[in-house]
Amino acid sequence: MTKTAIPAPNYPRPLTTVDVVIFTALDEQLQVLLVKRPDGPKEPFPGHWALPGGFVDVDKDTSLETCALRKLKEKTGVDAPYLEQLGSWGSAERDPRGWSATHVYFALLPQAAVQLEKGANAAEVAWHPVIDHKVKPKLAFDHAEILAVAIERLRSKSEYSSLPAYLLPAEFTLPELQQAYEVVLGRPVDKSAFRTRVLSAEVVEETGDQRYTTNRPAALYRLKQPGALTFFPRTFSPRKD
Amino acid sequence: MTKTAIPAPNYPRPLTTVDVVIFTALDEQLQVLLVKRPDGPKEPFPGHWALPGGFVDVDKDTSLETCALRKLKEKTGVDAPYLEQLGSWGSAERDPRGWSATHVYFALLPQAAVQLEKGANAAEVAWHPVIDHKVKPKLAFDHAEILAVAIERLRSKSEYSSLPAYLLPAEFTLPELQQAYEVVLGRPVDKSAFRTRVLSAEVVEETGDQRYTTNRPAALYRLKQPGALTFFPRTFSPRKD
DNA sequence: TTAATAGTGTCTATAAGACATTATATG
DNA sequence: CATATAATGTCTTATAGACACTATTAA
Repeated sequence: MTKTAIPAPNYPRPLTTVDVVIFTALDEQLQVLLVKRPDGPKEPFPGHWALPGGFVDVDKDTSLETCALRKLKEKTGVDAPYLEQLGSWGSAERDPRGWSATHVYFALLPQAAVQLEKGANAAEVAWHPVIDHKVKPKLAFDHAEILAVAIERLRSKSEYSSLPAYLLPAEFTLPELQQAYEVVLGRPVDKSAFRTRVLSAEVVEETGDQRYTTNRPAALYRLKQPGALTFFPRTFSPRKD
Repeated sequence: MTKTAIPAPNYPRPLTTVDVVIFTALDEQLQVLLVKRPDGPKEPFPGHWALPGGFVDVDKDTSLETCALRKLKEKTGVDAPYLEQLGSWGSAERDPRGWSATHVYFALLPQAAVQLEKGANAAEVAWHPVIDHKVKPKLAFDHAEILAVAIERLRSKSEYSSLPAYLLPAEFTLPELQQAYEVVLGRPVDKSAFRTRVLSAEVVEETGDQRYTTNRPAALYRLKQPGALTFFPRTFSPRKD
């Protein structure tokens, strides 16, 4: 039961949902997690790919954010190191079941973190590469528009913040971090400028260890303030139009 | 009646509201429009000041944004030259009438635009100066927190965009625009740097007219793209901590 | 002619872009 | 020692900050 110290007016209420845009970097591409909508005559957009999400459960969810965290965990099995609200979309038309409003969050995950279940619903939950602000399949509801906004937010915020670091595991090298930026921004980034920028902003600190690969090893770093964003005083590349 | 091509599941639904944070610059201060909550035993926060807003009307409102525009017009009688979504807040606790989620927009208005009705509800709708990210009266619901986020968003966005221009009428002088920035940012801004920045970004164009006051007249400008935001390649003042 | 505000110019500081150079591991 | 990648250095460019200086109106 919902706590109602004061009775609520008896207006008809819109449907309330929460959706989560979950990004990762995989195979040097930005990818987004999608789920397949169930089939059935009474289902909206049966068989379509959609952002993971669903109705707010007023008994289980204490807030929109805990609801988003719940849905994130249900689909990925992990806690996202970064979650922020993207915005909300609501109208009479967006869901054939009636007036609905969705509260959208977006999350960044390191590649390694997620083990999508193989088996039962393997075909129902999958990463899809983001190409040109879009994903290949036609999405359910207004999710294509929401995804476009999420990608734009991720890109533009990556121009002046440490956001792409959350696509990496807790320890990473600077070349790895640079590549995360390049994947998100979709363009190469100058190594020297990148290093100066990141190091002088004191976003990261050395762990003391090194990552050994086939050639010269690279120093390992971690975020100084895990979960927090650092903002740079300038955008990455002053876009010249 | 709501259109229901497909029946909706019968979960209990949260209350859905829209609130609007309306800013203006008045008397060289940032001000926000507040409304007084009605008195009454069945009213939440009776007599408290609150952000203008209320329930989504699924019959009248086609979307969250049109709902926000409606509430804005109801309180101010004008169309805001700038409106953007701030975010949403929802939890079991924020409204004593039950689980509720509010979709919050924020708007900027020129000082001159608004004539709050004198008379009937004169005491019910009023501008309140923003001092130190707060407003004097204790606000209803979680509106103090929402207002703080709105102010922070306005401030930080003003560091790198043309946002404060929407606190001014369609035609304004550069000293007036500079003062709008100073009011929002709460600090003085260098005149020379300010002018170079604004003029080289081609945000504004001269109208050809001048504003005559007590001394040297100033050239009048207007926005080149009314309703749009221009972003600068750097933040206004690289904050040194 | 003075006061006040509008508008310009000069110099410095900061951080990014381009790109060459040096360093250090593996095989 | 060859190769590949990590890391640094040098030079240029863009734009903000500080602040002095000039311009134009009303009274």
